[in-house]
Amino acid sequence: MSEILRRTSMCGDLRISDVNKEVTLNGWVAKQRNLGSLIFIDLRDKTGICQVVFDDNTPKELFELAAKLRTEYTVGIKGVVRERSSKNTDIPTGEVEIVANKLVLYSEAETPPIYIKDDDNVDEMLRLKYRYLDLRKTKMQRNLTFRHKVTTLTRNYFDSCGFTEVETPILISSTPEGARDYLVPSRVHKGEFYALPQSPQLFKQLLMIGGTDRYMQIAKCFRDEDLRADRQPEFTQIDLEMSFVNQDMVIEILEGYLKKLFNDLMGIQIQTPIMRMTWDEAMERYGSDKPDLRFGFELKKLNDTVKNCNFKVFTDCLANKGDVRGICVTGGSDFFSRKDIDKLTEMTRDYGAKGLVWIRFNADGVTSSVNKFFTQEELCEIGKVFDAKTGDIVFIVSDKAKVTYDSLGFLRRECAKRMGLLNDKEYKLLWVVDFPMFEESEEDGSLKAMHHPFTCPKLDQLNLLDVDPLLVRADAYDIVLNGVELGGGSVRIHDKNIQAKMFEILGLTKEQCEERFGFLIEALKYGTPPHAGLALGLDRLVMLLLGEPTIKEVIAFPKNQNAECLVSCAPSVVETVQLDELGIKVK
RNA sequence: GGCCAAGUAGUUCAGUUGGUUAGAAUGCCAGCCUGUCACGCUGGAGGUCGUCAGUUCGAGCCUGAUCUUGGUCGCCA
Repeated sequence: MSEILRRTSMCGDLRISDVNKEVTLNGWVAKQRNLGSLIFIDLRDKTGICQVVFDDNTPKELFELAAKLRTEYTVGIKGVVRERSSKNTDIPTGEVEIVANKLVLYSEAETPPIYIKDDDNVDEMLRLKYRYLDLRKTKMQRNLTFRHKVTTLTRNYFDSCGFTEVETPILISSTPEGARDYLVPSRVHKGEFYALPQSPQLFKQLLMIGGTDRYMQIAKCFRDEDLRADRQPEFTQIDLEMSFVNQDMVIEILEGYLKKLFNDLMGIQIQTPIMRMTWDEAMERYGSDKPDLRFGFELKKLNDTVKNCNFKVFTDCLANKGDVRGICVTGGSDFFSRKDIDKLTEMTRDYGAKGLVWIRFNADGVTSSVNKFFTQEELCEIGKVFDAKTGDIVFIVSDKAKVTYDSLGFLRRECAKRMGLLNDKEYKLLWVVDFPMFEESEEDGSLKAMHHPFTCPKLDQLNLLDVDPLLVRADAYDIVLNGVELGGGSVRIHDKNIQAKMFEILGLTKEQCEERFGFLIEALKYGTPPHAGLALGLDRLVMLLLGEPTIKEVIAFPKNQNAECLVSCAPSVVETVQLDELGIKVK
């Protein structure tokens, strides 16, 4: 076995002030540049890269060993820091180099299947398969370190606010509402299953009843649903719950947290209180419950403007209680070609829009895709609603309200993206509040909880629950950053009668309630503090702060789109013996 | 489950109208080289063009099916 050198410094930390110090480094060979009787090695560890030199003053044996080094060999190097004769301004350590006087080769390496440099542009499947090599990249180590700093700050902040971190169980009982559960078979109780938690929701409420008062947890959560760039089946939440508080008190605590987070880790001062907007206003102005406020293009309702027009698509839609809405993309007429518009039209189909009407406001006049049906005056009238100027383009969708919101909400984001208006160094935070308590299920029209069934409806609207539950708003709130839902929470029901009422409206029978949530309903009987809480998506938060395009870049070992771990090959088939023990038969 | 895109050397890609032995860069191997830092120079190795079927005298290229990967819609209380 080779001797292991005791490290004195990290590669990325060396500076001009370290000159003449003897240092010992351990790391990987990132690059070897052999000039004959002069050899340079770029040595990498998680902090960065520094240059090591072997020259004609190097002992022959040591020089010959250095000549044998190849990419990704692991080595220990002892040497003296020297100011470089020719500096490299591209890296932080570029003013100095190490003149080696000792070199220990710990292990050799085969040629790696992927490049280990930040701008590699390698196929993601390969990156995930060889994640342990991918993680050697300075950028990946920076991301993991940053994530660690976020969790450390999080624990410290909430500790200072009187929160207690409590671990809630991972093996819990399944509740079929909401996302699909990951199930774990029980060996002791054959034919029965645990579920992995989609969130610690019920347990944190029980903690409040149990007197924990202020709880937090960096909690792993699991949802067996399809993946997206910002969605993994296994993800982490910063989970909070507080007793004897209302919505404003939760928001206040979280704003203090965000203020500290942005200040300490990003050097950015955010204004508090953070802007709040009701869900209804967010939908009406942005067509989204998580609007990106970095740009305009707000939605406007055109029902009154077009109610007497000759375009049957619009008037029929209005007659069927639909809406006509539009957005004005400032400068969009100059920017988007006919071909672009065709593409945008096609993309809005995904959101249910059957067509997209456009009106260009050009220097040489106003023209539109519906010229036949509208006079110039009518088109200008629509332009006035948006205060449209020369060079702008208006897009209009007519359909039921949800389709106009979804398609135009998408369109305003897509236009902003294409026009390069999304600055990932700009952070626009927003609270969306007063969410509807219920929404109608697309399949059967039944009611389901928009947030979850433990969310407290506005207490002055309880009488509406029987009249028109869709009108009832809840004390539920989401924190939104640049169009991404960072987290959400609510005031919880602490009255067993209201909780029973909610289950009833959701169509759960007494037996179902008893079976799934009986323990919660019973717990509510014994003196429940008013409580409220919130959960933040840690992965999304770190992704946004680092300006990464997907959460895979901030998770050490993420799953691919098919929910597989390409490193460990999970999921995998198991031995028949294991299945027999669990009482499971597989065809 | 639907839609879109991609699949050619270890890696990233090019490949014209279907036409000789499929190219480049980088990486890798060998030799030379004292200030490189994307080191340089010389030489070399490296390919089931995702898979299968079809059209054709002839397919990396055209057609169909299929597999894989990414994005997205549905889904995500």
